[in-house]
Amino acid sequence: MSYLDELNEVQRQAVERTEGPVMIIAGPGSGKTRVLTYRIAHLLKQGASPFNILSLTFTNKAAKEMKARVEQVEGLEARSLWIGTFHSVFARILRREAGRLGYPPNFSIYDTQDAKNLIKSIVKELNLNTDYYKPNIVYNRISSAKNALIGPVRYARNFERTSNDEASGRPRIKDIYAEYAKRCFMAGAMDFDDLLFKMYELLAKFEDIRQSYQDRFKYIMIDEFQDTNHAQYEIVRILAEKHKNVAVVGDDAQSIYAFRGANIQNILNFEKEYKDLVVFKLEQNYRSTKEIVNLANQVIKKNKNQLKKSIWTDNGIGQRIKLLKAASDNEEGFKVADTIKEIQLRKHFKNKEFAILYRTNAQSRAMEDALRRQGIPYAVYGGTSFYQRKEVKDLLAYLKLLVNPKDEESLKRIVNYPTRGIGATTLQKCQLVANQNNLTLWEVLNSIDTWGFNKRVSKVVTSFTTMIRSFASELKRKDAYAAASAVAKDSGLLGLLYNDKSVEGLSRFENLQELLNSIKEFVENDDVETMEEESAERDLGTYLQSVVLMTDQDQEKNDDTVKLMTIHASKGLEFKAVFVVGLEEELFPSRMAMGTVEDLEEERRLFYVAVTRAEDILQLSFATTRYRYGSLQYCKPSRFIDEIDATNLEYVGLRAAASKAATPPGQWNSPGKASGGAKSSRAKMNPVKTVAKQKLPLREVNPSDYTKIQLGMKVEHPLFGKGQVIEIEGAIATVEFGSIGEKRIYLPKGRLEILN
DNA sequence: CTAAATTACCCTAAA
DNA sequence: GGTAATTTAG
Repeated sequence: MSYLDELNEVQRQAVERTEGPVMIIAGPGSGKTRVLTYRIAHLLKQGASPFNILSLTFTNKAAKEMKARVEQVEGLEARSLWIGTFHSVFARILRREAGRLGYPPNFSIYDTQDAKNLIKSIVKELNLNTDYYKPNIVYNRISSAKNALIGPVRYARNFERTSNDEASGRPRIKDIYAEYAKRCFMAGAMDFDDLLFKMYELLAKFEDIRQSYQDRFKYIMIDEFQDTNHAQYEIVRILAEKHKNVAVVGDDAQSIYAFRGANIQNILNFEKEYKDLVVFKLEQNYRSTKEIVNLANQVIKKNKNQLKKSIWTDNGIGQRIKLLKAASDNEEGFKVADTIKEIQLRKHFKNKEFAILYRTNAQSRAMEDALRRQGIPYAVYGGTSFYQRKEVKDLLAYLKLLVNPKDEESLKRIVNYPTRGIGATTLQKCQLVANQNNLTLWEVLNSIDTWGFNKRVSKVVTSFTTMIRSFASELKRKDAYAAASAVAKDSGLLGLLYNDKSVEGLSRFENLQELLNSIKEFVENDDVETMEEESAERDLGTYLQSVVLMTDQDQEKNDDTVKLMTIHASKGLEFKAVFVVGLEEELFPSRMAMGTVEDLEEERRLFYVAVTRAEDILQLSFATTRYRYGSLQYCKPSRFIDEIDATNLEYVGLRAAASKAATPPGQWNSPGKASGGAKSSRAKMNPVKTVAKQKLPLREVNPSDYTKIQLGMKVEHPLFGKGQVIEIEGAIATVEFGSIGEKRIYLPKGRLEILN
């Protein structure tokens, strides 16, 4: 049977229309991955060379899967296909052509944290008010400019941007931007936005490079086109200029990345750009039940700005969608966990067929606790992922420094870790010297004797630079894994963590081992897709670049576990049973996104994405109280719940739960209910603390005393009563109190009494 | 300069 | 609730 027979009429047309510009508007679950995959297969079948095909996907994992599926179609050769995310494909191209832009081929990639750290130090060096020039805000301004292809020079001349900055009391952002760009360049580093910006520059500035990639990419495919920003749009436009064989796939209703510059206008511009554009609409949903599709359509209908389309399905009606009310975030977790157990008993779903989706990463905790208690295996995607952990970033910083010694942020991160006597003041002085002489920090450290530092400083700095240089020469002799292990050991990093016997220290040690293993795997596994026709590069530089560009879905979690992730991270995935939790005002929709109609509509599209992940079972839930930033808050149910026709929902955990007597919409937000007014945690917390100090008979304990508190001890707390110590991390003990569950107790406060 | 203790601050999503 | 920044003691 031909692969074409596995497609419906519209899908098949979209696959067969390989020449000329094509736009595929694809509703959720309409088989767009299949279309993209078979489109590539079809091209190859017709004799196109894989070398001429570029396909940009949303995640690296999706790219890998597409490649594998193409290969399954009658044994097609997909090795030299260029499939990957915008960022990873462009990083690869930039690596080759870096020299043209004055960058080293082993340029570093700054992640958000690196970038913000650099901005923070620039703000300090420029003596600006740190209350106004917060790294986050400045970073976002710069990022937004880059996504609009506006460099520092144009920024300073751009009236709209500068007057905006002035109005918000930050007139000097343009100066910070200029210095930031300069410092990144000197450090041989690009941030995430640079990978697009510099790619654009490369194509715009150099005729020969533009020609060669235009010739090469005869066929271009873009997935999730609604989430591309201006820079990405322009790059694609240039690349496709010659052959104009560009197919974009997207769904305006699923555009959820405006916050990082995505521009739905791109879809409209695209129609204007290519007069002979052929548009296909995939409206049949193969994923979900009628109940779910119906609900999704109701949700998205509330948005004013959207293209016309009607999603429908031939699937069965399915179960009614449940709405659960919980008294707290913890109860919400327990009820979700209970429901999972119950569904598993009834329907024999596997763990991996469940997903819990939330708006913010912080919400995972309550869910994790509940799942752990029910003994349900789970895996959390995204959030503070493995590669963002401190100990992992530390070792990576050493390695980045070896590959690119100019990398300022990596250098600053590890120059005194483990501590070797190069303190803050010394470093500040060196930074000053560097700025005044237009040198990098590394260059100053290397010539430390010439800048008039005292003997002690000279000595420790020299021994540091000698060490790094010896690591670097080791790297030339050994493979990446051997060199990395040597660095971990000889830098003292591994030893530092090894000597830390706390639970946390142990896990940090294990994390480093795991990182080393992943490098080993990378080095040995030459089977991993490389998008290279020439011999695969398995060096440390490639590894380091691939690590920062990993997407949330890229971590391999193929085991049978319930998946926990943000809705953003769930994009493109599907599950038999989906729980969308935390449907509360100010959480979902987010407090930050309730200002403008545009923001609110994006939140609603996010909700649309969430519900359309479900195949069979969908449960929505909200809690009436929730801990946020450490203090209790009262929550109102989300407006999105009110927007759903009540007859479509089955209420759980409510008095009106008797199902048929559905509570009419509006009742949730009726006046007189507990107001969602966020209590200022500070105003609330401070008095409580004072009172506690006066009223409670707290036993004062000195440090030597609190160290007596051991794992497993029975203890008593003046507020929480009797309990048992189940974990100790440094000065913090986790105690299980029968009445209220686990609490983390700061031991030096001396509130725990040991019971015999 | 280091390490521990204490306080301040963050509030969204992510390549 | 968690981490970064700052303060304090050595």
